Amino acid sequence: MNKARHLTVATQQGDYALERQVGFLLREATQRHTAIFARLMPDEVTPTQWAALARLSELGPCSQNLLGRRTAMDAATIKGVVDRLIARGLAQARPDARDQRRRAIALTEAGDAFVGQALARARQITEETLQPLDAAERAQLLRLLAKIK
Amino acid sequence: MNKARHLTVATQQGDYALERQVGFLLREATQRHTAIFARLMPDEVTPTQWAALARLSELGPCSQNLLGRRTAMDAATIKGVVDRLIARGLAQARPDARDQRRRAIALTEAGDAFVGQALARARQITEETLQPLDAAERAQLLRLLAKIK
DNA sequence: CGCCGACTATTTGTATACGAACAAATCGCG
DNA sequence: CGCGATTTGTTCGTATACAAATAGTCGGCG
Repeated sequence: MNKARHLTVATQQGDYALERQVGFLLREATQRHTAIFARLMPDEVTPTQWAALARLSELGPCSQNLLGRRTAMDAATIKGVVDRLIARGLAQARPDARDQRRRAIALTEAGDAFVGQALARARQITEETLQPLDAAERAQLLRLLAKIK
Repeated sequence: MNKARHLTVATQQGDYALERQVGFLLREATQRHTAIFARLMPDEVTPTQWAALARLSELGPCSQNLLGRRTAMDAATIKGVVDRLIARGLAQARPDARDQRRRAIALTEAGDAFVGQALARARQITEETLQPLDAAERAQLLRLLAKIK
């Protein structure tokens, strides 16, 4: 009975193979990348936290929500990330004098130093993640991901 | 002073552009896919829950940990997913007579019916996610993601 | 047979993610 | 100027994810 049902379902599923669906492959690729990140990035900084730090370094001080938009995080997510960066002493927040709704976020000196030192690791992480691909494939992958983002 | 520091950091960052890093692009692509999924999949089933349901349908009843391995989830994650599927009445668990460590997971009738009905949606979700790409690009993307997974 | 290593499941803690609801401040348009 | 729409930030609830610690069970090997 289980066998019969199994065959029926398999027939219904037809060409739908989970392991060839883009969503499933995205999740697997992200998992491998996250594992590489955890192994190579010092001080337990996560990929999301690193995105916020790198952007803060590029942008200089900016409002919390703007930082979120520039790092593809919604308001609720960026709040948690920023709060944890502050708790680690890598970022600081102060009220914006011109707009009292805003929370102005900036790197601390320690945060600035950390970014400078972690950039080499970040490049290693990207390199190791893309290691199975040759140069042309790497460029292709980045191009295609950018197209569907 | 901020300006001076900003320029210095930008120089240090050199060719490191966050938006061209594979990890950041993976996160953005996953975000868009997840949003499409939430819009098209009925009954608030999440991508992860769908992975478990589709695999259960393929495999027939199996142990919780095996289901986790086949869906790229660790033991802690698959437990939560299965518990929520059970709470919704889509899956059921019983002890395995042969191996008392195991929790045998199976689809309920409602779960089986759901998979049959949701397959069309799953195909739409993949189609819409890949919509910006032509056929050759789609094949390329899946191939490259499988290589770095 | 008995024991040890491996497997299975659970629990706890931390960190994303996002929708929804909310309050405060600002902006824009009449 | 004033009020409604928008922006900003916070909080709550739900759902992945994974490491680490724990406990029960199984299997094989001496």
